[in-house]
Amino acid sequence: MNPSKAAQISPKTRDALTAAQLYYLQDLTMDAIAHELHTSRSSVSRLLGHARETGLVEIQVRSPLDMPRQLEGDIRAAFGVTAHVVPVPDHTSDVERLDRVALSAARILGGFFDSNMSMGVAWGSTMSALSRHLLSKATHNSTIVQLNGAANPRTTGILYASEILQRFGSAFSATVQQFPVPAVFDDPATKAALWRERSISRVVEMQKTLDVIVFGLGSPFAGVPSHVYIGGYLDDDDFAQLRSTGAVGDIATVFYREDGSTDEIPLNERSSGPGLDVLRGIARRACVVSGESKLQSLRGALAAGLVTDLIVDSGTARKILAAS
Amino acid sequence: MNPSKAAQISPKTRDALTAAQLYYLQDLTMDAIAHELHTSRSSVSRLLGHARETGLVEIQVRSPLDMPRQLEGDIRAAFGVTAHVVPVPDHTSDVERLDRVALSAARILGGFFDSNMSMGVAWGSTMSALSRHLLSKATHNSTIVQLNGAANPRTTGILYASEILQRFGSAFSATVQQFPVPAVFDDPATKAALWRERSISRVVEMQKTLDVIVFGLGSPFAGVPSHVYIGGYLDDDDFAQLRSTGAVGDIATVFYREDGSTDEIPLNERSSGPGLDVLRGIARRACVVSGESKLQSLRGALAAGLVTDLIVDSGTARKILAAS
DNA sequence: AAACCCGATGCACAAACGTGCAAGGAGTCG
DNA sequence: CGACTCCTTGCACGTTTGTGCATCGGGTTT
Repeated sequence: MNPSKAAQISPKTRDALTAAQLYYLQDLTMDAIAHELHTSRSSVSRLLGHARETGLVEIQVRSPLDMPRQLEGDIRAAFGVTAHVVPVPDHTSDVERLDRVALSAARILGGFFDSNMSMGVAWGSTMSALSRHLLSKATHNSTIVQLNGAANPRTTGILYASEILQRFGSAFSATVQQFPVPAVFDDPATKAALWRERSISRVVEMQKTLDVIVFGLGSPFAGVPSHVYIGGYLDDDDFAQLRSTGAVGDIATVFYREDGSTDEIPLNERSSGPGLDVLRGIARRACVVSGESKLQSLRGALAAGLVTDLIVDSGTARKILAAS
Repeated sequence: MNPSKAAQISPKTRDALTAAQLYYLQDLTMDAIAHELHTSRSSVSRLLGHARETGLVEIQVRSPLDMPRQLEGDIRAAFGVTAHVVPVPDHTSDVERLDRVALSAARILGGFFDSNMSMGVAWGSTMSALSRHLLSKATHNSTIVQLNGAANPRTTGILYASEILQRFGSAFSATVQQFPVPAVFDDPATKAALWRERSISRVVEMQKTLDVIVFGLGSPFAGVPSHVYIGGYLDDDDFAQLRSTGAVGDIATVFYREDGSTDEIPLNERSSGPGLDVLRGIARRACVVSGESKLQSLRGALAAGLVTDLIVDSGTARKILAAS
């Protein structure tokens, strides 16, 4: 539209940037900044909020090098993954615990993704919470790819999953690649047929060359069933079958046992999620977990080597260590 | 002392770290944190202050990639140096301007220095202000080296210069290398003799292999004379000589002209500062300038190619561009 | 053991801050 | 041109935060 190139910077962003400099780098009060910018203090407050949300300001908490945090070091020693332990008091409710972990995860994620990269994202209650807390960080030529289908016998699931996807997309100003298939097929032959369709196979191929994936864990048989298990994605027979094969958890509707094995879990043939060996081919695999009910599932995911970066609440972190 | 290795983390630091996580990464109020940590809210406030000062928390303000700040881009284009422009309103007093630039410079400096590096620092009013604002950042096997002597006919200057040096040293937990010689020798032969002393030549050699240097600029003939010119470092004859040779500024008591040349400035033979060609051999050379009185001096330093990173207030940045 | 110093604590108050709300544009549609 | 929405602004209020001060406990000196 505009032939000039420099005009792309909105005056709002410009002000937010100066305000952030003055506030965070020079320790001026908002009042003083308001005066310098010829506006009201409250506008400065909002400007700064905007600056934080859009990633103009980046706040990192780094443990001094000689003091890697205890739990995180222990987890690396025990499981060989990089852990980010989110401190949460023990008596916290599961809902708040999930939210606090998701909030921290969202901030950490910013460091994992950049221009020219592609990120696979799953869906579920964890991912939903996470997506709500994303800070935006402008990238170019990057893509967000849906990992598994979200349709079920009742709904197409598109609204739910795409809401999550979209939030990722706009946070990183990346293009979004939907995956409009059922979460779990009734008939494996249908899946095979669909996978031969070019529109679908294109996405399947993209999934194999991702740079990062982010996912929560499913835990079909734990106290609070995760979203997959209450939306009608699986019927009673499926459940019975899962239980009898010893499955304890899933990532993007692909199931595994506590020892990490996946052989002879027939449901996986019908699942729309990427096979676990595909996952293992991806460089960075960030797993977000909160709450005791996911313990068994987490144990399986770690045993299966599906995780490179673990973001977890302190209570669960302690428990997974205690059991090893 | 203690055979255990993990005991080096003080409980204070540990708390500060958790508090910082909760405050900056989870947006809890200090009240809530105080409750979780079983202490008072005011302690949390102090804990967070401690966390910021000791570098547990790092706050960066980054302009979005597609919008490098205007002035900074212009300066790079005109002079080929990386600029950090510190926004300061035009009507600010010189004292406050200096302090705000020094504050920002101190924060930026953290990114320039790390373990296994050595940093040369000058002294003067700019460096003094800067040193007072340093945030600490733990490093190992690193050294701070004094660039030029501080003694003059009246005092040994050791207290003044070493105060600055010490602050750098403790901020980075680096060893400090003093340089106990006069700023300017009366007799060049004395300098030559002293430079042959091993205790002194050791430091002179260190100066040649620095990774970073930080310095302000002197401006002998501008409105507010910099510290060098009021402490008796130079006598009237020296001044007259400088003026007649056309010198407009100095870095660590080594003088240059507005066009960047240094030939035939006899005073430099007697100066304790490193020759400008030694400076140019150092990879990163951060120059901190504030205020109009340093304009001519800055022009010379840029012309002489002595600067790789320039930290400057917005007013001066604009003026140096206008004149080019 | 008394005297002393030093750092940490909580209190109380003032300063600084976030946000719901109503008012004021700027742009759009009929 | 008026009616509409959508975004921005400043105000006012309650909340959150920084800090001087008095206090306290542990360690050192005399």
